[in-house]
Amino acid sequence: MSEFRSKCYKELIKVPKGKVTTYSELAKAVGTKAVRAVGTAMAKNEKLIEIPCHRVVKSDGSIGQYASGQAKKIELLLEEGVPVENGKVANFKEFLHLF
DNA sequence: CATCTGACACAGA
DNA sequence: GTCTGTGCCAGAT
Repeated sequence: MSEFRSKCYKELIKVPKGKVTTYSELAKAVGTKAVRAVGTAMAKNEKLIEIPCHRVVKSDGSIGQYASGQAKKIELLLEEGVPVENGKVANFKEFLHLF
């Protein structure tokens, strides 16, 4: 577990249920410009339960990828009250959580 | 709309 | 210790 990853997770768990954030915002929150590095950290995530990576979407509201499958990610989001249409979060900016 | 480039952590050689 | 390829991407072209 590296510092970097810990930060990513720490920031991520600040996102309340029913809201989402973007890889960009998350990257800024942890102090890096490499949103891809954040993605990598998430991909290596082992605590799929503790770390709600499904609350992280791309900058345009697209769902992006997910370790357990995009479909699963969408399900979880809907489950938390985040509307998803055609693989994208509807009005995602209204559900976007800024740090 | 399809690509390319940028930025960076991390695992494997 | 360095090099290379890869990754739940963004922004520009």
